[in-house]
Amino acid sequence: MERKEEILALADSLVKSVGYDGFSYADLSEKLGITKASIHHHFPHKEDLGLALCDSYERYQAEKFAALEAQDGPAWDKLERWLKMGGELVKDHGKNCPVAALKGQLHTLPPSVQARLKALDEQELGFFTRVLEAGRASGELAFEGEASAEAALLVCAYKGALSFARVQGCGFFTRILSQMKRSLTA
Amino acid sequence: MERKEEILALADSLVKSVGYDGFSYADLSEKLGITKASIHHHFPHKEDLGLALCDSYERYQAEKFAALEAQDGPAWDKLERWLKMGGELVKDHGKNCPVAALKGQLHTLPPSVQARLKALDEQELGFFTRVLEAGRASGELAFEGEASAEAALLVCAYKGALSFARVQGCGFFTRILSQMKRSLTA
DNA sequence: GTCTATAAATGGATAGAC
DNA sequence: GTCTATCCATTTATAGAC
Repeated sequence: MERKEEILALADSLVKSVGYDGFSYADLSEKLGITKASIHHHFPHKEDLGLALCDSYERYQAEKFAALEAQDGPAWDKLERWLKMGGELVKDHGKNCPVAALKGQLHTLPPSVQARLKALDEQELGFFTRVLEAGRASGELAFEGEASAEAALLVCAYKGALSFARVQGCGFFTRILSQMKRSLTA
Repeated sequence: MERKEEILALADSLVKSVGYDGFSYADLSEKLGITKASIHHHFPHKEDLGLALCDSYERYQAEKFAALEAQDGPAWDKLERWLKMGGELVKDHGKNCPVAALKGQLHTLPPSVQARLKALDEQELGFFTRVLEAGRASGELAFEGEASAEAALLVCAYKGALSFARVQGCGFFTRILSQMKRSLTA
C-alpha cells in the first residue's frame, strides 16, 4: 500500500506542474525507479490514477475546510490561510492548483474524471460562502450581494491568480491577496 | 496564404477547447481534408504554429483594446464588452481563453511559446488598469488601492470564471460579471 | 501546395515469468 | 509486486514525387 501512495504522491506533484496529460507512466517509472508494468499493477489504467487523485483532493479539501472553519479567529484569516496554501504551490516551481489543472484539460480527460470536478469546485465554493456569510454577520467583512456570489468571485480570482503568477511571478499572487483583503475589509 | 490562415483558425479553435498539447497535426489534417504533410509545409514545426497563434492573439487584443478605449460611454461598459466576449467562448462548447489555455500547459510548451505569454497577460492587465483609473477619476467606478491591483484582481477573476464556467455552466460566468459590476459601482 | 510513404519516438497497456 | 518483453496506436517530422 505504501508503493501505491508513493505513486499517487508523484502523480499529484506532476498534475500540479504539467497537468494530467502532461505526464506518462514512463515519467512515473523513471522517477520511482520501477518499471511501467509495476505501476500498471497498482493503477491498471491512467484513468484509475486520475480518479484516485480526485478522491485524495476531495478528502484533502474536506479536512482543511473543516479545520479552518472550526478554528477561532477572524473570518478573513480563515480564507487567507487557505489562499496562502495556494501561494506555496506557486513558489514550488510554479505549480498550479490540481483542480484548476484538471479543468484546464477538461475536454481531454476521461469522462469519469471530468465528472468529479464539479463536486471539487463546489466544496471550495461552499467553504468561501460560509466563511463570508459568517464574516458579514459578525461585522468583520463587507461586500455587496449574496455571499455565494462574492465567494465565486473570490475563488475565481484566486484560481486566476495562481495561473497568472506562474508567468508573472510570486509577487503577483501576493498583490492579489492584498487587494482581496482590502476590498473585503474597506 | 488563405490555406495558412485556415489552418491557423482551426488551431485557434482547438487551443481554446483542448489546449496546445490537446490537438495534433492529424486532427488538423482530418478536419481540413488535407494531409499532415501539407500542414507541415505551412508550419514545419508545431512550435511555429504556437508562435503564429501568439502573434494573432497579440494583434487581436491590441485591436480590441484600442477600439474599446476609443469608444464613448461608461467605463464599466468598456470592461463589460471585453468580458462578454469571454462569455461567448464558454457558450461555444465550453471553450476557454486561449492565453489561459496556454498558461495551463505552461511547463509543456516550447520555451519560445512560453516566453510570449507574459506580454499577452500584460496587454490585458494594461487595458483594465487604464479603464479602471479613468473610471475612478470620472467618479463612475469605486475601488480601494491602486488601479493596477484592482485590474489584476478583476482579470484573474475573469479568467478563473471562464475555467469554472466550463464545469459549472454559463450561468456561473454571468453571475461573476454581475458581482464584479456590483463591487465596482456600489 | 499537395500528395504518398515512412521514420523514430512516445503513449497506454498486456502477457507471463520470477 | 516487480520484472522482461512486446503490442498497437499516435505524434511529430522528413524525403521525394506530382
